[in-house]
Amino acid sequence: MSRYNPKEAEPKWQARWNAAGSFNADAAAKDAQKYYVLEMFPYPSGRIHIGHVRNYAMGDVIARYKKACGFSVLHPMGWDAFGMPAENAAMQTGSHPRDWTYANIDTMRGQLKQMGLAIDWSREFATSDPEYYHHQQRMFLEFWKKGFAYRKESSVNWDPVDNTVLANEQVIDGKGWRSGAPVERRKLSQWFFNITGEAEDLLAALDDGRLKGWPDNVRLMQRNWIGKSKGLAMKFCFASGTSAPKEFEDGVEIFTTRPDTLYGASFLAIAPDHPLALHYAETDPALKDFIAECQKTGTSEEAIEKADKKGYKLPPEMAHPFDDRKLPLYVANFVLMQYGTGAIFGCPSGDQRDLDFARKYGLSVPPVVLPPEADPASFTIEDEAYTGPGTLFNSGFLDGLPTDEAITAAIAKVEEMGMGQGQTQYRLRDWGVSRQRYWGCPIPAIHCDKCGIVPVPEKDLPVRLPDVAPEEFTVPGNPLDRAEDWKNVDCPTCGGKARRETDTFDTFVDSSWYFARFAAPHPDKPVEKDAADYWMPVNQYIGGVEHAILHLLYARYFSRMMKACGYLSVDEPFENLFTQGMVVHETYLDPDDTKPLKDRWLLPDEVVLKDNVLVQETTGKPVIVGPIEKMSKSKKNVVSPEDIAEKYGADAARWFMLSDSPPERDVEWTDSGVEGAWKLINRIWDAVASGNNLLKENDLSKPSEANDEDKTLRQATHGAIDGVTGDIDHFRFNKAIARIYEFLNALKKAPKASNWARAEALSALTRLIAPFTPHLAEECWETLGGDGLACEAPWPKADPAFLAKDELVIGVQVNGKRRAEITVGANDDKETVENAALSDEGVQRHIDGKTIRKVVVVPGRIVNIVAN
RNA sequence: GAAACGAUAGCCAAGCGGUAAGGCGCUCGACUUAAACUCGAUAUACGGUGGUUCGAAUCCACCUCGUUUUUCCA
Repeated sequence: MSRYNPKEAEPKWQARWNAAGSFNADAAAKDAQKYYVLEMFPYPSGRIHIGHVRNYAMGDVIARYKKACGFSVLHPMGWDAFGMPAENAAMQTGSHPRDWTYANIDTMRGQLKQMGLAIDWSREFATSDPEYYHHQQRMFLEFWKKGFAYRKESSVNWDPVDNTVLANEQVIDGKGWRSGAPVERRKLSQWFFNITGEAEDLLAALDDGRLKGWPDNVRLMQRNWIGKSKGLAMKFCFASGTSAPKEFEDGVEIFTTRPDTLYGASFLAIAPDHPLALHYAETDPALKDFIAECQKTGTSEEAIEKADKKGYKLPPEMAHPFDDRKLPLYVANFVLMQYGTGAIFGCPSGDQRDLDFARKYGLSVPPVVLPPEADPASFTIEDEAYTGPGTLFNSGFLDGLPTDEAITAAIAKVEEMGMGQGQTQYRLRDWGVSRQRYWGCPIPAIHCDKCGIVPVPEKDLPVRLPDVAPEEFTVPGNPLDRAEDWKNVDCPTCGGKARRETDTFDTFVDSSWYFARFAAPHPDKPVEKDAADYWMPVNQYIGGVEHAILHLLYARYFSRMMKACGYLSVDEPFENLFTQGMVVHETYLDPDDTKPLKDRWLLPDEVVLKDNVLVQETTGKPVIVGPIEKMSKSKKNVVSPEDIAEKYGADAARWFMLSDSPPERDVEWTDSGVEGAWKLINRIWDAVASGNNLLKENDLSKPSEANDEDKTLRQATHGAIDGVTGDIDHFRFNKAIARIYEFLNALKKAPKASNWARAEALSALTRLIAPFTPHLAEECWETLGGDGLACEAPWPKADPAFLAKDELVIGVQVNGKRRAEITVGANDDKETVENAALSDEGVQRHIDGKTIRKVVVVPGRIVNIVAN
């Protein structure tokens, strides 16, 4: 028998698809229903890794399957090409970010094409193309005009040695990654998008059916992220006898979600950057030091949450609104200026952070919420706050009310007293889009001393990145700040001297609308409305769960802004979302521990199995097998798709990536796995090779059954069609593949089937494997004598007549333990099944001498007899 | 610290309230001069503790471990 030769077959079919324009979306029938499938576009990091193969193979299965089902399919590809790694590479290797990025794109495009993906390459673009970012700048000017974009101050990580802004990932243990200097928080004036203005609709769409095609866990994560809470905003007045600063004599406004616990208040706390704290710091050096100390905590949520609770007591005391207690006022490091009003009241019995704080500073801990069934006389709080619901006590007019009623009553009382009002609050903050970096889309704004900040006139767009020397990137800071020729311009309003904005956009902006741009390849406007209306929304979006919150939320918001400006007609860009798992691999470590750890990781290629022990190929020494981890360059546990394709072909790599694990879970790359895929490809090829020209010689539209084996084979064929179709529809690729294995076994067990039944089976098999192993399918299709290309062939249809079973075997339990099996008809009623079970010998033995209490009959499943 | 997800044999997994599938590997056997391929056979498993139920891998609670995200990586 001839072996299948992917090295010849794969390039051959890729060239034919290309020549036929098989995946060109323009050529698709416009009267057909459209289907837009999109995988999250890649960052051009250098080379395609096997995780990309898995991601794009999934989208490719969907694209090819939908095409076979008669849809007009759009499946494009582009590059998320701006970002920090290009600048890091420039620092290390001296290559310009632009050269590095576009060279990477060229490499990766070639690698992707080698995988045989059904992609419309005519629509390809990179976000770093001026043609793309030109339109991003145009839209920004409109958003600015409409008030979606505005400027305000916010904190960044500042490296005081390198004098540069650091990303969170560049801060390691609170220190700058290059300088090692402790990082400080610094305030900068930056651009923001008003995403909180859409918070209500972004939240509503999660539940009103607009996102019913999204996984529940992603919707839940977004809901938590938006974090809507209803509460009370109220003023605490300064206590009588306390001197308050003049501009603050109104009091301190706090926000709380638990106004029911107001009687449990034992202190007030404000954020370190609260105006009142800053006011006192002007005359109090110790407070100034304390605030500076707080600024040393990083800007990440985790850093703030994990930091020790610390406070600094301010001179004034605050008056409790309901009784005559006086409460101390602190500046506290765990209160955030961005959330609520930047001030809280502390109720130690009802909040763990407040309790930790109260214990540290010796403040009282009055319990006010009594848990269900607790004794009010003995209930006290020790080291754990009680945050659950209960009944109010020690709480004046709230005594005896359950938590929810007490919240309403407390808000009503405060409103009646004129001291505050009920308020809705979000955890979501506005989206800061300014980045102090070179390799991003320039923000089209000009700073003029006279006119303030003015937009770049549309006729002057795009604002292109200036060409700076590669050496510029070895110096800390933003090269745009030093590009004097580029930076210094005349003010478009008054003509006087002015400066360009030197910040660029967050790369999340670039990835918030690329899917709409794909609808029409290269119009001289952000999107072609007719094309966008035809293709949007994306019917199936596929990507990693790591994008569940930020990218997906930003893209949803951006679509709303674009709709408001008339670019799009949809507000939700992604109808269905699938989040796939990662590809992981064992790690290998050189046992020589005199070398630094980072130099001891070994590539899988350097490790061989010898006498059942994994050894380093060059030295023969055993290696330490480390944990199975996400593939990463630093741990070297990577495999190159090119090598795999070279050895086994792209089809084997695609097949293995989809066969082993459910797509939403992580999959471990193993050599035996891809070898298994290679074996399977050859088994299919063997099965088909004997069917030379069967399709030319048999008319499949005229069913024919010559012998008994035909019926069995036809049941297997139609069962496989039905199963694989359902599995692809539900993203169960691993199960679809398991069914193809079963089908292949069934085919082998029917050597006497007639040519007609074999033709039907092989034709179905070829079309079922086509989305997974498209090159092999073409080769099979050609051998069988099928019409045209396999990728243009229609999807097979299952005949329901072959799917029903007439009898089945079910288990019989006695007291929950399985004791026998009986064969029953598929349509037998409960009584018949019950009688059959009770009369079974094995069952009789176990119920002998006992009284039958109950018989549970689950049709088609099981019978359980309860007896004692 | 918080949120989300996960844990079934040596490994990967199906099952998602009703008989613990399948694949890889191991071992043995058949085929072969031998090996590879192929075919056949055997063994081993529901992370822990409680609860709900006639019946729990499946539902609930708590715990342990792992992964991802945490507003400037993409």
